[in-house]
Amino acid sequence: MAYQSERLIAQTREVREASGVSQRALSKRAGLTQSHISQIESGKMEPGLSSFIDITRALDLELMLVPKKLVPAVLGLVKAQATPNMHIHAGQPNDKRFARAERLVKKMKELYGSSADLDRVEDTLRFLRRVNLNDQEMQLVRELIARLERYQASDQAAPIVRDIAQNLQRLRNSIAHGGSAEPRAAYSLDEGDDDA
Amino acid sequence: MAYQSERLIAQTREVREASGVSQRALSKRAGLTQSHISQIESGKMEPGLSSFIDITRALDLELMLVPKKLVPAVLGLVKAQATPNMHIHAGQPNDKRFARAERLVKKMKELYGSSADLDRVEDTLRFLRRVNLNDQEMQLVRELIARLERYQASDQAAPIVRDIAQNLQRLRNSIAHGGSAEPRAAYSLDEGDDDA
DNA sequence: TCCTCCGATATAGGATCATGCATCACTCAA
DNA sequence: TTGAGTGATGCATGATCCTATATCGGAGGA
Repeated sequence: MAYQSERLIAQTREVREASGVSQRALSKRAGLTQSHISQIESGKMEPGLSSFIDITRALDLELMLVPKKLVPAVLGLVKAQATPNMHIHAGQPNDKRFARAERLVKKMKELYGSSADLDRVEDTLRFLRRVNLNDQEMQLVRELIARLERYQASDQAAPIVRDIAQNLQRLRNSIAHGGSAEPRAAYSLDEGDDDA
Repeated sequence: MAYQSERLIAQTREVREASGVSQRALSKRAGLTQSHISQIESGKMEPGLSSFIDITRALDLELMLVPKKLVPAVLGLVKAQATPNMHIHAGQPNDKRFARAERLVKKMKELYGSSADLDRVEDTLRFLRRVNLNDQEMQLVRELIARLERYQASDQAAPIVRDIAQNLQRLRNSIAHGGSAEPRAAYSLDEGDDDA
């Protein structure tokens, strides 16, 4: 329950996963228990304000109060910068990450059948794997993969897969298409992508 | 305790007071009890995340997650918009005057210890700072601040501080209560000042 | 004066947070 | 297979949140 905080909690989870930080590692940094964090992230309990602040701090985030009128502006600011920030500890080397993601896609295709979107995901992953990605780009890929893992079994998976496919392809195009390209970044630190 | 959340809580209190909303009115909007809000604001208890979100929502604020790196930028954004485009006297000498006065009060509290009157002065200054004052009102504030500066070190300071506190609070009440109907609040929150 | 509103405080009881274990099923690498 | 890592789950205990209700002193306004 507690629909109000769902979005904030989901954001911390996305950042944590995108940074390659495990619940146990986070629990040590934040001074909480892994069990506690698991229950919070899975919506089984509602954290106290200070617990939640501990979590955000441990993720190098800050909880800020913003007048409603300025929310879109702040959102734009955050989105534009796409936080190439968390080097904390890349849990896995990149190609392992890609390998795992490709296995996941393969499994999904077996379980739920092939789809154009899954094909696109597979295709772009294969491409991106062979390219040198900068921090920002890698960050984006990490987040997209994390989302894919999280929602793989959801009955809402279809539109999410579609969105992931689009983001991956956009990244691929911007790379293949000549160096600069804008930090197109459909980023995660804002709009909730979930859920029901 | 809970130093991390103190700042956020203090902010909600400032916004609430600046909007002329009582704890009781806020409690109705947020769906909490007045006693609860009092204890939170005075630091006697730590709210749950959802309770705190209820409070912020009721104050037309949004709780946002921002990468630490972007905090200064967001702060600048918020601060820039904090005062509406209302016809403020150019150059903001008023703001500086308030800032100076608040520093003075803080210093006095350090030197001579806290007192109810100093607290009142501090509170009312914080309120008045965010409000558009007409010439007459600003004149009164100027005089009061000048008196405070003049008598800060006097051994007769106590009754003078008391008198200043009373005058400031009277002014605040007349404004918050809509007495003189004029430009008004920087933070506009609909005036549902009712309560039980 | 009487009345209203303010914020702070007290009490009691029920709900839930949070910890500290332990354990589970799962995935991956050696 | 074995060992390590992941997140989810269970459970007992203690802490504290949160409500509901009532009261208090202080500050106006009628």
